[in-house]
Amino acid sequence: MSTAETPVSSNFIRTIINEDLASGKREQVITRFPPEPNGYLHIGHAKSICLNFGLANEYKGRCHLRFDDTNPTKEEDEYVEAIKEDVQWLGFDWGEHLYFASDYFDQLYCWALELIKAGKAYVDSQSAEEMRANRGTLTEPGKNSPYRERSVEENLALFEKMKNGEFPDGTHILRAKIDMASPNMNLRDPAMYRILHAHHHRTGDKWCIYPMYDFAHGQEDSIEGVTHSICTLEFEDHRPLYEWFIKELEIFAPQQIEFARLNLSYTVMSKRKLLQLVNEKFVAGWDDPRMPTVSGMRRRGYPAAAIRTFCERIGVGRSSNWIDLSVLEDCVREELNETAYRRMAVLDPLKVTITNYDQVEMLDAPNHPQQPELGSRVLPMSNELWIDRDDFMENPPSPKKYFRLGPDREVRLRNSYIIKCDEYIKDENGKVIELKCSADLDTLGKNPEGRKVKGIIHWVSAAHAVKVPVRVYDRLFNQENPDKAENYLDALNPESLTVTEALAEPSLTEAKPGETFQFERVGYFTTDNKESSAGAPVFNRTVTLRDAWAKVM
RNA sequence: UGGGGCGUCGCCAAGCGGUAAGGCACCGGAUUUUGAUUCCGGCAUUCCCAGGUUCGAAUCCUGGCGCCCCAGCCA
Repeated sequence: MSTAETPVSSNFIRTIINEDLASGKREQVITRFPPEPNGYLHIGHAKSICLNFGLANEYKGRCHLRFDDTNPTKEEDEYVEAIKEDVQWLGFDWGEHLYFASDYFDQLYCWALELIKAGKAYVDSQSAEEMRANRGTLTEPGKNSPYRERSVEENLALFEKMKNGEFPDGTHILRAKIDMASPNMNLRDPAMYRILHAHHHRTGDKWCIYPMYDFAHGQEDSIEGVTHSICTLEFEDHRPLYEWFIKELEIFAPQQIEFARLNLSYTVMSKRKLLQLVNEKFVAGWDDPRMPTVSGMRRRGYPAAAIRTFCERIGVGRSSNWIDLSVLEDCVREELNETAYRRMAVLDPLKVTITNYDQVEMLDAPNHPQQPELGSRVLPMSNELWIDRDDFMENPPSPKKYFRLGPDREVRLRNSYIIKCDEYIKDENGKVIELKCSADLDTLGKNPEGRKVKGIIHWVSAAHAVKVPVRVYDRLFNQENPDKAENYLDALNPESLTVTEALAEPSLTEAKPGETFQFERVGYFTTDNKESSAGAPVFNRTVTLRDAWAKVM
């Protein structure tokens, strides 16, 4: 089973399970994660996966992966493969328990027959429009269908013909006979089977009638012996129907439990919209590193452990929530801070000449400031360097709060010497193009008494620097409104996937696909798994470092 | 006066009659060759509102108010 560690906080589902176990209502815990293979998994699904698999692990039960493929018009094999990969990557294992709703089509058909024979289901021949008109409204009851009282024989015959493909789509439909006046819309004779002459990704053309979610899901759970069927809040009104089928069919009764789905600020979570982004080429694919999909986050460099921590941290409740992206990003930083090697890379280079230093030294720099056991790398130092343009200011707005380089200011070159800016050179447009600095040769690896420089900047030796392709973007979606990703199409800046070049220390050429480094003072960067094989690896910015400097400005 | 659900700090979230956990965010301050990390400290006399029961209520009762979901032959 999963190695995923789940630090436990209490939530209402655990309470229910504990009571079920204590009262003897259940002897074990069997859950399931039941995606429809009609798209890639996103961070919202991750919450459900962590919940279902996490609970199963915790109670030494099991969690099934079941594809709810009851609507052939939307489902594809590509999606089932992608979903399996994502669930595994997140650290979970369904073992032998991989199922498909389509495996139960025969059984479901038999159950439909059973209900027809019991007078609990009938074939309706109204059009979709008529059905809608007769369903009533939220405040008015519906009207019985004129076909509602057909005989069992007639229903059996019609349903048989539906199954045999004798009718075109939409001409007939199998409905449960419940109550057209029910205040719960789901109980107003809900559809059980519809005619769909469509090719199914697994059953091919064997069927031309397919069960509806409501007639399938509870029975699927029942067949598999699922004890706790955890779904999102919008299915709450379906529970009476879920239970109705189970009761009429007299089969094992799982318990449906609903929880609030995840809403993440700055993030589009609608599958319909994500599909549109992919189809209309606003993004490079479902795994585009800007996408809030599990595969997008993986490619971007979010560790699976960080996503698990996130899912545990946000909790599980029944009130609608809007989680701030900073919670996710903090989980990512927490994980990466521990594991990522430190490297230096300059994004926007400004030339620095050290006037009193005429040599090349191979310095030794630790891979991690707090973990010496992670070793060190060789860092070449010479008299011509690149530093980031951000690290020099001719006239800092608030000099007392500014720690970096400026005229006559001193700064520590990370892992190297303290230097002082003696002179700066501008081009004809007034743009600073070079700094002349002097190094204090007595400051390598130490701070001579009394010398304390607050500013520490990153740098790279010009002669030794390697060019590293990088993509820098801060948010999955960069729109202004954190709560609503309404302008999600406009918000995706096409430029945001543009590869630019950073100048980096030579040790970075050894970066392997999927490896993450902290570019000191800049953020975490992960080599793109997809674009690393050919040529130089492309680095995606995973997440930024916390940086108080921005606020000083 | 259709039905179902939910309301505890800016955002999540514990709590289930005994006197408001924790995380994120934010604000201090210490250490630091990353303005990072780490570390200390601050951050709800109050739990949507109003009544009531009780020695005692976020927790129980009554009445309001607010928000979410449902009228697919989608899931």
